Formats: sequence, structure tokens, C-alpha cells
Amino acid sequence: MIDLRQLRDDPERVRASQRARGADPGLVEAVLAADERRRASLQEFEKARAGQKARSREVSKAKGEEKQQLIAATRELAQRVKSLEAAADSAVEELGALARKLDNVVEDGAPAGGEDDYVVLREVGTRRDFDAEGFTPRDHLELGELLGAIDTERGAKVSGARFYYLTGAGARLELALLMCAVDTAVAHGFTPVITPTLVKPEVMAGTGFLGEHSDEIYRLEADDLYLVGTSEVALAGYHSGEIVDLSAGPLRYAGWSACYRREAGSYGKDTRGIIRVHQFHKVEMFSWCRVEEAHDEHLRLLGFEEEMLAKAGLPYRVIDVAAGDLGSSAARKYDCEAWVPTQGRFREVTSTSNCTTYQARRLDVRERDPHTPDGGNRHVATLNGTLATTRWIVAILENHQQQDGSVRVPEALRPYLGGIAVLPPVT
RNA sequence: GGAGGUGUCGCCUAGUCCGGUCUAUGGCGCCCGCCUGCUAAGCGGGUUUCGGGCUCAACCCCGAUCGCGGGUUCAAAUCCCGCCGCCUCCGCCA
Repeated sequence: MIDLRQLRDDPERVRASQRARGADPGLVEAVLAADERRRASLQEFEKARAGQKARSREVSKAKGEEKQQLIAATRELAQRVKSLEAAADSAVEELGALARKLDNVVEDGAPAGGEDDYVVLREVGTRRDFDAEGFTPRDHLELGELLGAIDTERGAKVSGARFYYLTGAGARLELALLMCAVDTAVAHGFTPVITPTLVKPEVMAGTGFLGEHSDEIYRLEADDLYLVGTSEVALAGYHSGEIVDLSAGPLRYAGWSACYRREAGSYGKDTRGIIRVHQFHKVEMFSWCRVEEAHDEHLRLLGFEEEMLAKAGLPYRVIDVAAGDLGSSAARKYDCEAWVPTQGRFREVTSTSNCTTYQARRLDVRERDPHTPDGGNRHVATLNGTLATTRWIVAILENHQQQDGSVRVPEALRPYLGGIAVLPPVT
């Protein structure tokens, strides 16, 4: 939900945002008109209601015959109030339905356009030249099988396509990576959190995932609960309905959770290995901060992601995602993509979004406004960013492989693997 | 899953039996002022939240708001129905 006051004050800004996203700018007019209707309808109801309350007070004072007459005379007014209230309710409802269609207002500087219109901000690290090294790199699944680390066949046998087992070195590598991510987050002041992975509909809706991406999400019919695709959902819900204190700076959490995705629209894409799977693990950063601080906080989250990529020793690039490819909650999004040698291209391994007040508005998370004297409340900004996921294993295996099929462990991860420097083939 | 209890403004609390100045009481905390003078105590005032009047601030007025949603009624914190959270006990299962 965007700020309706901002929409009224500066509709052109929202129209421009809609255009940048490739969405309908005409929606702005529709929302403004609905807002007019809501206020008119509300005023009418409130005026009638005030009259009714005045009459009701007279009734309470009157006696006998006079009282009976007053009651009879007020009956009609009560009916009128009831229907005006219903009208006002539906006007509010209609406004809400329209306003919820508006995606977050895109931050200035974000590239316009769709999925392919991203801008590459920088490329970091050196890609290995396997020709010069004299061997053909194996892909992550082949390596995973050599190391006894990844078993997709049994995953499919037990749970179906896009499921897998991480075994032995694979399981340890995942735990090491995620622990390293948690420690990195803690070092930067984040509170580690293990979150629920089943959430209520209002929380899922509050984070903006029930819009166009709703078919990506698993739902448990019998209990009316959703499986989260990221701990962002549970972390966003954590402070819902609360007034938080940001006077000492942002509230930062690092969520650790399993993540579930239906991958409904991706038949035939990335079917080999564990690049695109229904279930994986992730450490996710989540910040609550003042709107004024959101831009800087966003760049900080991006910095922490790059720090993790450096620890994993991965060559990567940073892209500024185009407006049309942002989720409905995001005003700006940066992805880090790691180089995957056998694919000859970069694949997304992190994503950080500045959601400004969009999520906080839906989830009703506010702070005491530091700018008004008697402390009105205002909505806060939310941001999220990936620190590590199961997919990183793909990049780590491929980028650090050696000719004999063994894989070098990045130095920063070794302490988490009992000091092991190389993962040897087991077959 | 079953039984009982419970949910009132930031926190605690009165009010609910028996519907009507409840326009929700008091305390704590917080804010402003006074007195005192230097970490105290006292005095006076203010303080639910959201929306609207209304374009910023102040003031004022109006509406909603007593866990949530319905209903009855001229009138609901109060009566009725449904749901949810929490507590206690029982059952079942890790």
C-alpha cells in the first residue's frame, strides 16, 4: 500500500513510477476519484450519525409518553444511518482495493523498463580461465555427485522433481555457509532469528507476495497457512501492529529459515542440479529504519552481501534491477549475480530491496514521529537482503573446483568445516 | 481435541451481573508549567489510536475505536451469535 497523502500531493510522481514499471498510469486517477468518493461518503455518514447520537441523548433524558414518541421518531433516522454507514464502508473498501493495485513508488535513479533493462553497476573478482588451466570444468551436479554432496535422484524419488538431498560434504558446506552468514550479520549488529516458515494469510499479504506472485506460494488448505518463500515474510510480520523505537538506529534481524517455492512458471528451466528447487535454506537480512535512512541502509545491506561473496571467493557482478522487474513492494532492488563457469553466465545469488513504507503500511508498523512535537506516529521503512542460500553451493563448487574433481574450500569457510581445505571426491 | 478462566487507552486497573452524561475511572509512566533549588519531594495542567472537517502547524469540532467480526436496540464496553489470542487443567502425540 502506498501513502495516499503522498499520492494526493504529488500524483505525477506516482504516474511516472507506474510508467517506469510498465504499469497503468491511469490507475492514479482511479484511486484519486475513489478517495474523493470515500471522503464524501464518510462525511455524509458522520453527519447523520452525529444527529442520531444527539437524538439518542434526548431519549435518555425524556420520560413516559414523550420518550415513546422520540423513539418512534428516531427509528427512521437509525435506518438511514445504517445504510449510509454501509455505503461509507463500501467506499472505503473500493478505495482500498484500487489502492492496493498500485505498486510501490520507484526510487529515483532506478532504471526504467523490464527484466532485461537492468544496469550492471560493477563486476568484481576474476573469472577463472579453465582453458589456460588445461581442463574442462565440471558442472555443480557432477561435482556434487563426485563429492557425495548432492543427491537429486533420491530427492526426486522421495519428494519429486526439484527436490534433493545434501549429504556429507554437501550438508556440511551448507551449514558452514549459513553459519558464516549468521556470524557476518551478527558482526554488523544484526540479531539472529530462526523464524516460523508457516504464516497466516494477512502476513503473507502484508509483505506483498499474494499479488502477481501468488502462484509461486505453497498454501496449506486445511489450516489456511502459507509456506514462506523467504524468512523476509516472517521477519516483516514480527513487528506488525507495533510502534517501534528507532531512535537508536535501525532494528536489524538476520533470519534463518527454510524457503519454499512452487516454481510454477519455470517448467523446463534449470532442471539440472540445485539451481532452482522447491526448498532451500537462506540467511536473510531485514532492517526496520526511518524513511530518511532507508537509502543509506539499502547500500549498507548491499555492502554486507558483497562482503559475503568475497568470503565465498566468488566472482560476481551487481545489477540495478529495472523498475518493471521489481516486486510490488520494492522501490529499488540490487541483485548480486555469481559467475557460473559451466553456464558461461551470471546467476542471481543475492537480492536486496528497499521497500520504503510499503510493507510497513500494510503490516501497520509505526514509530513516534521525531519531527512533530507531540509525537504523532508514522510508518517506518523496511529493507531486506540475502546473505547466503543453498544456491551459493552451485557457485562455490564450480568456481573452486580442481582438475581431479576435488573442491577447494574458501578460507573464510574453513573454520566452519573443521579446518578442511579441500573437499575430496569420494568415488 | 475437551473443560474452565480471561482479553478495557504505552503498562496496571474501575466499569460488564441489571444497556442510557461511559463524553471509559484511578494509578504508573511520559510531556508542559509552577514551587523548591542543584540527582528528592510537592502543586497545577495535558496524554488511546485512526479517520474526516483541512492545504503545513496549532486550536477546535465530528465520527469510529473497550481482542476481531456479525446481530438485537432509538441507544451496546455492557445483551446475543461466531471467531481469535493468552492462562490453567484433562486427553492424545513427538
